[in-house]
Amino acid sequence: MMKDPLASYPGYVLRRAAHASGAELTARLEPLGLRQSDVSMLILIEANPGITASALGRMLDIQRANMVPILKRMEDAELIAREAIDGKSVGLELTRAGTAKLSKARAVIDAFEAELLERVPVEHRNHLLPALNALWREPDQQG
Amino acid sequence: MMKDPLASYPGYVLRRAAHASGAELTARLEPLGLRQSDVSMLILIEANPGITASALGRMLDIQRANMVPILKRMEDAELIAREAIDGKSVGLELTRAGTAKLSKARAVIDAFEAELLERVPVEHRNHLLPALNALWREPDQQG
DNA sequence: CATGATTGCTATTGTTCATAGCAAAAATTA
DNA sequence: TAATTTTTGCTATGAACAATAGCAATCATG
Repeated sequence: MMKDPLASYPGYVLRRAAHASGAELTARLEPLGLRQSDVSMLILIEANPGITASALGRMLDIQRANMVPILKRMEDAELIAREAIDGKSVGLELTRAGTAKLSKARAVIDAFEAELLERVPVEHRNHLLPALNALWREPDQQG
Repeated sequence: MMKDPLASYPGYVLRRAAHASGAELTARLEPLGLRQSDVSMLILIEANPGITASALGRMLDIQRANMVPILKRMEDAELIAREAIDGKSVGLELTRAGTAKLSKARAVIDAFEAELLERVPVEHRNHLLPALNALWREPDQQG
């Protein structure tokens, strides 16, 4: 049996866990024609109707330049609509089809998240989310 | 303030945490001229001298095809050496320079991992690694 | 020995993410 | 108000990473 010293590195295990679970979620969303970033955007647009592309990008840590093709794809699929706020900014909203698609996606995601948590032994389960949130957000941003 | 319903999705938070910590580690390794995959390979080669490229790829979940350029880069940098095991397989080993480089990298990584854990509130800290390991490895592979 | 699996590789593609630059439109400041 | 700075949405581009298909040589198996 090979030695695997990497198993004790939180950073490495984090990487592997994220990759594994990400690949699985991507596969489950594929039949809906959505990617992970699509769904997170749909969720945030639904929760914040009229949000601008740049504000959305800031929440998701996606650069403005990289938002363009993603939003274009979702607009072409008629999942979102853009409405001018002023001469510069554009607000985003879900279309009816977008809302319907999101509810399907949410079912997939909810099931997935539940299964994910089930894999974690009960004694660790409730610690996962707060621990990860602490890793992600800078200490001063956590308030 | 924008609503962020994503903060309660373990899968999403996992993704963000992995991305954030990964970017930081990449930045810290950059002065050494190493990437994350380089270091994980160096660690595994040191722990398992003579390991083949394909076995290494299996441990790291990197396809054989994608191992080629990585190993070539590290061989060109004279961090690793290849030695024929038989007519087909090739064993990998660290060179002296590779061992020296790894010890520097390990210092960086150890500091990084320690800081990572420090960000996690103490009551959650010891749960992170086992929880993540449970997510990553399939239930039947955990024994 | 014949078949099948493994190894290391080439070639190619797709996705993601980062940077630089740009014009138009705010917002800020003097 | 006028001048300057910032923000927004975009184009273009390149690096890194990962996935697939295919191939010849070699090894393991029945």
